[in-house]
Amino acid sequence: MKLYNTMSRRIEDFVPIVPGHVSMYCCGPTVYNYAHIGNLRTYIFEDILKRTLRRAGYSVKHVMNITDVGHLTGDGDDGEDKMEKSARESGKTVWDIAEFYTKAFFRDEEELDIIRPDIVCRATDHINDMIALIKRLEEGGHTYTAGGNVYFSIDSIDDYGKLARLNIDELKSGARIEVDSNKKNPKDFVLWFTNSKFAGQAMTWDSPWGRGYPGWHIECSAMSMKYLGEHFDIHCGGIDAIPVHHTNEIAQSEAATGKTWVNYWCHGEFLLMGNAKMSKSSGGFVTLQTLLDKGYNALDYRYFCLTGHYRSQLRFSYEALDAAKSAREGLVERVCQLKAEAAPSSAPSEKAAEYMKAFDDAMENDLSAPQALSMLWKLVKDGEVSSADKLAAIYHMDEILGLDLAKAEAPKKEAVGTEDDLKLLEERTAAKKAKDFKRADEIRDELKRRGFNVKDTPSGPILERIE
RNA sequence: GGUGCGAUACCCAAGUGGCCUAAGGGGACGGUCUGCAAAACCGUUUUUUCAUCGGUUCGAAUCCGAUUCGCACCUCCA
Repeated sequence: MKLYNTMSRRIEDFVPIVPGHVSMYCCGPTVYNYAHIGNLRTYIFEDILKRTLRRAGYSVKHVMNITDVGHLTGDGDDGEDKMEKSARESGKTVWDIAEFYTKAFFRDEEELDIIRPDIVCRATDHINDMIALIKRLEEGGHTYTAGGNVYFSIDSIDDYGKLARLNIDELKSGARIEVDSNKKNPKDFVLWFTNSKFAGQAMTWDSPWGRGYPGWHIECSAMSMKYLGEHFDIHCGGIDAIPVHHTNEIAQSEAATGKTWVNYWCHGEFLLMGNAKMSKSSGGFVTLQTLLDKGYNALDYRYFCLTGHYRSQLRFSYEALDAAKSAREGLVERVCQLKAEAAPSSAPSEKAAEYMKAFDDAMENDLSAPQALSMLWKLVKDGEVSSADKLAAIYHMDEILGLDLAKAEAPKKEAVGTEDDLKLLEERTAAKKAKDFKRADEIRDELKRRGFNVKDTPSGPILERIE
């Protein structure tokens, strides 16, 4: 298995700490709004990674957090708490908001056939773990208190910014944001707030530094170490997390333990909307539900994500999504045909095995999903492979792709239309039999007016709704 | 201001020194089937071409340099 490691900026051979096992932590959603399809792209990438690791023979322990607490829009005490803002706008409590969007998130994940992480941990359930970690940092001399808040001092360690390759001296901190005057170094960050500019926070907890709430990096360090140990294999997230969030996670984690925290850093690239990234703040906000409402299947979007490499920006467009939809539906239809012809063979032929291996090789080479997909299509169209072997190989591949092909059923188009419509359809069949083609065509036109296409399949005529 | 990344045929998108006269999908077109369509299946479509210009090399989409355009990051963001 080969994986690109952001830390080394190279594709490396993956070697787990414990042979046969992989510990993986993925940054989860901040639940103050729906996930947009750009967010979802990252979770699809992580799901594919997990499935590929399993294929490569590892058992995977996958942990993901839910950020359901005071997540300020700024790293300093500026900006506004997203949870609070969302709660105020909707007239609900912050706890309701968190619950609501957490549910919505997992509904999306299910639709997308994303395997649920082994452990999903809420930040609000782990405040004590965070406090313990901050204490440990305090004891190690990595913190200071100013203006009522506890800060991490980046000058207390000597390799701050190694993941992002930040050149501290040349950074223009404060060029675009207001500098928190409490900070000794502009890149210092808050571990614990007791004195927010924003009074009346609903979510606060007692701590050795006073009642307050955690800074926004500490949860990932505390929870990942709790469930995976102080040294684990893989940490994933979106590329945007590299310069600040992951950089600060590394700083506080390694300052606390005094040793390497994570071996492999894997980051998913952004989904672009038109020519700009999709984001919650700057418009172009498309959710999975938006796509479902337009008549797409969630797996059309999953397929679309698979057509691009996870480390490349992918441009979203409805044109491209339509292409993915057509491709995926074609695939499903072929699989249904194969299923009608044969059961998956238990011992695929050499040729089929070659396709499977080529597929696995592509996936295990830094998740080259587009190449792997092309293997799938070549297999499907290969006239020398039997239906039984094709099915077996397709199922094997789909364990990673997650397109639900084993369960795939041809869309039930017979059920479409009213009784009256179906009666007309029968009439047409009769007219055709009697070679009254004029009448048959009239009926077809009538059905078209009613919104249906007539398809004559080997198993008889069916109606299909015109979209 | 600083730092990265990218530009591939009608569209999306792989490929990053010779197996590339560029994978795969979509679209379009043609054929088979059909009374005719639709659907399905098969095929064609890109045939020295991979932003532009120059260079390295026996050999470049792939390496180097310059140019143009686009994107991202240094602010919250997946």
